[in-house]
Amino acid sequence: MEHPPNPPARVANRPTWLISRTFARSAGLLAAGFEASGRGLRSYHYRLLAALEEFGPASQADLGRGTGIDRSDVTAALSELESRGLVVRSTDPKHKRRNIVTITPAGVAQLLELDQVIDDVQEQVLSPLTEAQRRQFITLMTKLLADETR
Amino acid sequence: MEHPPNPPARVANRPTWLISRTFARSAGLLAAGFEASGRGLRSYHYRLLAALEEFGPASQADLGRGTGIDRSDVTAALSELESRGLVVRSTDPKHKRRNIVTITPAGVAQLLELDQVIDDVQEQVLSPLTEAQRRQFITLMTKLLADETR
DNA sequence: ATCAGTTGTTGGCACTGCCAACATCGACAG
DNA sequence: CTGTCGATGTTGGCAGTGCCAACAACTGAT
Repeated sequence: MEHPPNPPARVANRPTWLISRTFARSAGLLAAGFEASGRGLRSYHYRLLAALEEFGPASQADLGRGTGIDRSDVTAALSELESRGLVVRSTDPKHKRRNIVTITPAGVAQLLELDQVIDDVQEQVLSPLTEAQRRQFITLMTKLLADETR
Repeated sequence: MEHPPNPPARVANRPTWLISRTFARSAGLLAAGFEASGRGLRSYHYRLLAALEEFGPASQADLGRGTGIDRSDVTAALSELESRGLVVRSTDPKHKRRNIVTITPAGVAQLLELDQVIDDVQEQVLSPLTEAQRRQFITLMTKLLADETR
């Protein structure tokens, strides 16, 4: 089997390197999971479907704000979801410049399927840790991210 | 100030999401640090300089293997380093198809400067954690990554 | 001499993140 | 009523990292 690279010590010993390798592992497994589910969906799609399912119909601008996805990318991803029948877009009668995006029953079904895929990935990513270590890991990341003024 | 997005619960509660946000924070700070250092260098450049400084002159193929950087990206990044006088490339007399890459004194100096920048980023990324929590965080990521057969 | 593998280069793609420019619409001030 | 500003959605593009294929040149084994 292929031997993973052994980076120089000054790289390997940096927390930012460990974070980037952890992310690469996680992202790789997610990408593989999305691909295996066979609908050509990816992270952006999932995040948008999840937001629509949880918060209800929303404008594209609100979707972008709520998910942190750039509104030009929201437009592109929604076009793909719409072409697959997973969302519908309609013009807001109260605001002709605004689209209201709604998840479809097929979109909800797809979302539940992806939930399973993503749950499996959580397990794969965290499998080297005990339950207590997993909670600790989550607590530490939450603390790292909590300071939003930085 | 701008309010960060609040993703739907099914996203926010997944460890892979926390890992991706932690990485985004870390990568953003690194990018800002590299840019502030003003030499147009980035992660690939640093990794290559670090490998050359630690392991000595190496072929491009060996550099790619050692750092995990695709050999086509090694070629591109070395061209940029060479144009800035930070490395030199010469043909291996024993193997005409192989380049031997060597870091220059200017490259070593640049590497030390970048070490400072990257050390500052470690501090910024980890500042919400206590010393004990930092050690724990590193231990957990190391454990997550240790199983290379996955 | 031939073949397989290695090395380095070129060109390209995918994904995520990001930005500018533009047209259209709505709200508001004058 | 008109002009201006901000919001919305779209289009086109870029950056960085990661990855791949195809190719030419070289090496080593047969």
